[in-house]
Amino acid sequence: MFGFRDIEIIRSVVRYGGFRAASDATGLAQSAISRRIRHLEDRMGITIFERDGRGVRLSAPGRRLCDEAEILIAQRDRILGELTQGVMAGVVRLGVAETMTHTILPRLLTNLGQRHPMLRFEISVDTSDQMGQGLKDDTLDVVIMLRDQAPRGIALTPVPPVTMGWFVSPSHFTLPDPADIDDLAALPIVSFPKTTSPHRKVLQLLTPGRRQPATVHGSASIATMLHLVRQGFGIGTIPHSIVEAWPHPMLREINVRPKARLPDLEFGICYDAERNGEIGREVARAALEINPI
Amino acid sequence: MFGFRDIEIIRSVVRYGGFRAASDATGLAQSAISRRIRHLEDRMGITIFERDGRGVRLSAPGRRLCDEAEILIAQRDRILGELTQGVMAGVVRLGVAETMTHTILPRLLTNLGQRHPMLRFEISVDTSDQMGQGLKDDTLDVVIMLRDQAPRGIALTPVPPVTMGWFVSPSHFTLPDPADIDDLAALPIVSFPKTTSPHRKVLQLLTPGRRQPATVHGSASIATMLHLVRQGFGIGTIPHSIVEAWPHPMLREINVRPKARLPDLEFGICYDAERNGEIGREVARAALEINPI
DNA sequence: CACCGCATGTTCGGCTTTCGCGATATCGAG
DNA sequence: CTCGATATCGCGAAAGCCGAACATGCGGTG
Repeated sequence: MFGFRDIEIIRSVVRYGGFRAASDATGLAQSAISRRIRHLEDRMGITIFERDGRGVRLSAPGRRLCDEAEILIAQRDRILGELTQGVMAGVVRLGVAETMTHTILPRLLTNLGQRHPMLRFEISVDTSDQMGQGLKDDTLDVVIMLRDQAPRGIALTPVPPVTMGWFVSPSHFTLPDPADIDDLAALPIVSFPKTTSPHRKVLQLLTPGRRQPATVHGSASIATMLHLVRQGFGIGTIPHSIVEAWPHPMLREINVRPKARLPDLEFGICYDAERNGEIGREVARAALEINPI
Repeated sequence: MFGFRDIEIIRSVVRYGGFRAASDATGLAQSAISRRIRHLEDRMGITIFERDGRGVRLSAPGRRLCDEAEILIAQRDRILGELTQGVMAGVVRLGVAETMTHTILPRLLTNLGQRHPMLRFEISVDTSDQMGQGLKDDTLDVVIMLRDQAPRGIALTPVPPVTMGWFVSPSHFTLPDPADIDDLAALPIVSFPKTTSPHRKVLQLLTPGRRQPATVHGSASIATMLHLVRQGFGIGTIPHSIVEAWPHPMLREINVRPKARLPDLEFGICYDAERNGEIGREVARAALEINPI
């Protein structure tokens, strides 16, 4: 077993060419260096320095130890520096609602990566309620999620709203132009998962005054939603930005009356201000910078 | 500043979920863990664990420290294991005569690499006298060099001899068939550097009984020797294996009388048995394995 | 060739600092 | 109030360091 102190001393001996010179450099007595290295050699059962009457030279295993130890020390110093000088570094566990992966996320990560090259991201895509839980039990550091599903006591910075539209495959369904609520509610609907607020809002929009509740399917995968709508499984509530990113000839937006319009999705950047205030504020800053409100 | 012990303890606390549980796991008293971590936090000026009445949780910088420390500990254990269990690992500084780079070196390295995957090679190509010096002043671990130039007190394992031939560009020079010593000595000759024994042997071969010493140029680069011979700068003394590796229509071997034949090059694997016996023997073993004598 | 100074590493006794233990105080949640 | 957790404190053991004395090799000098 060896410690950082041991290998620092070995490095000094190698660098300055002897125990005596190293003792000047390290501020230790020469005897202390001699004794430490001898003890280390005994503990590890290897020879690190070969001695003869006029000095010391590294042995083969000593040189190996020294080579590797150099890296170890450098890493410790880097860690130490990053931690004490407040450099943004390490792993950020970032949770993202899928819609965001097609809008601000790429630019957000680019911006953060440029400003903080030592930062690494661990990105999960999940439903907002799951990620809200992650924030609370400290399995996620920062989450970009639906604002109205953010847990209590969590810092929240809004990002620009995402507009929604009704989409249909024209070869499977025909609708009046403009369509009204009842026209939409008569068809199967594909929306977000039922644990999310947009799903509930769709239900609320369609249900009032109707005896038969609308059929609303939920999907946590936007790609799946698109496929289902294209294949005529139903009509979909989909962010405009998604359709722009993946345009498809089988997909057309339905023109609806004002009362049937879908509300915008309101996302926000959420984090525990106590625990992750620093990185959270930085993510919020980056979001503002790439997409000023 | 933190030591291995510190981060091992932190890891225990994280892994077992608290100071008390970690104290059982590490065999330390709970008070010792508490005090050590507090001192560490004071020294580094950061909070590693957030405490409240019912336990501890990692803070953000604490998690970073813990993540990075895990890697540090793993590396230390790897180094320790390799050193104490005699695993062949680390960097081997290997010196090679250029001729060998075209003969046994590739297979030698392949063999060694397969048997000792943790080994890294740092290969230098130089003249044998230079590398002999490198062996003595411990800037090279193992050298494949001309046997007769190996320093004293160095372990030496022979490798199969390399046969030499006289080569010429037929469009520039015409020679009798077979050629005799005087025919060769009348032309400019391109050979190895004049510090090497093959160069001296060429001189000895050509000089006896001649009033005018032969003109022998030296080159430490075999590629240059080949170019010079091809361009008619002179005739060359070149290993057969080199010409086989780089065949060229402008290059033809001269048929010479027995007395004008060049002696074989005798190479050997050299190393300091004291310092690098282990790896040296292993290189010798590999050489025998790929090319049994 | 013997001697002596110089430089280097080693060993040893004594002292300081670090570290751990055990008992006890303290704190928050149920 | 009690339970389960961490914090604090005094004591003692161990590790680590220092300085001095000692051993060894090299090179200059008479």
